[in-house]
Amino acid sequence: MYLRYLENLDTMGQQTASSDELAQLCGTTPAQVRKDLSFFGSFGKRGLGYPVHELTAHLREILGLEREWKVVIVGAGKIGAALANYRGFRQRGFRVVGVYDNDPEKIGQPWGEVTVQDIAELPDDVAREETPIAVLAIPSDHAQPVVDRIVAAGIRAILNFAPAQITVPPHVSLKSVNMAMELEGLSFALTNAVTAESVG
Amino acid sequence: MYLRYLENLDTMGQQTASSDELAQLCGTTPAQVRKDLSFFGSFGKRGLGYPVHELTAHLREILGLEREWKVVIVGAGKIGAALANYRGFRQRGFRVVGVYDNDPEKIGQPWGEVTVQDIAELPDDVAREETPIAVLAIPSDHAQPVVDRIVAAGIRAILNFAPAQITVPPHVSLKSVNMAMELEGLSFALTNAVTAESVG
DNA sequence: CTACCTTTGTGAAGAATTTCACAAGCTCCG
DNA sequence: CGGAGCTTGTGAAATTCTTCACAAAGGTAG
Repeated sequence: MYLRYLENLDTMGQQTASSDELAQLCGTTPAQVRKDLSFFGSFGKRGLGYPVHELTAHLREILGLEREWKVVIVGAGKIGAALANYRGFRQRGFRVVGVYDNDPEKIGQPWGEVTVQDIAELPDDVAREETPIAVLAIPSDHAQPVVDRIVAAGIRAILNFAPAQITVPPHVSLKSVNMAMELEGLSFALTNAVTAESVG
Repeated sequence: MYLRYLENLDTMGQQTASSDELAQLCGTTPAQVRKDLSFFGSFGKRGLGYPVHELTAHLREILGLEREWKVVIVGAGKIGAALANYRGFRQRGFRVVGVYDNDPEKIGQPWGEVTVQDIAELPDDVAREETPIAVLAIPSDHAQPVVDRIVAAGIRAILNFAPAQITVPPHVSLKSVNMAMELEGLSFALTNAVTAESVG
């Protein structure tokens, strides 16, 4: 989050940013900003604040964003299509090197810069290209077996959009985005807001 | 999360579930499960565990999921298309009642059960139908002005897929899903894992 | 009915996180 | 150069979150 705002400030030409300013932008407190950043090192100058451009570079290095990451998309449905065309990925240094599905009608279709391939080819491709990250956009009932296959193929991190609980070995990183669950969080907030209103 | 697993257990016909069992499913601890659930009430039976079906109903009520929520999708791009067709929403009680865009070429196109409408019509529609939730799937540079307009129209909760920081008044709930940021989290995990390997 | 097994609900202890507060350091200005 | 004005970095305090541990309660078997 800090990186996102620092990049903004950087492109706007701002030289330095105080913990106060960053806190306001990020909706947190100055002390929190300083504690967070101090965990990784001492980047600021007293009396001045943090050097925007330099701190940006530091954070990018900390996050491992100085390199390009190869990504495969598993599942050529609607969500897969949206993700494959999502500019944000490329902009942030994630290059989609392949899209895979098991539907014969989809295999062979050109999708932007890549062509939908048979998922059976994924293991070889991942091994050859040393692709570490997979984005999972498949129906939830197929999720776990597919996960097992791509993990066996050498995938080391998975961004999961299937609304299913999946398990991975400890050496694999997993992040799940469950859109229905996000909406349910909003439902809870709305329901509680109504209650709060009726109470006070 | 508890709800998701309890629903699974319920459809599998399981009558009761202990905090131990739920903890294993959810990847947490029995004490955590009991503390979490006890926050909302005393649902379990000592010696037996929690009644699966009853607790499911309780949680759905707590989350405000006993009713149907109307949802509008703002932005008829790729992500909007994926979301409009996303079965998970309907399955979980969120009904997409409208899709809006400002691109004349998109307006009027039929999208599943609804037709893409001019975003200028959104305020009236939202006011008439009392639609509380909007899903935002538009480019980030247009995000804030559109947010201001739909908030003024009466939207009370926003699920934001634009990779931009947006601000809302306190009475509006906001959840942001930033896919690039999720990938950056994986990048950090991978970078650290490599470091950890090279260290130990 | 009683003894025993299981599991919840919850105060208390422990751990982690956040906030406070201030010394130390940098810049600017006269 | 020296004092005034900011801002960081960080121990310590405060708060929040998690885990522990056990009394209370339901079930079961005999």
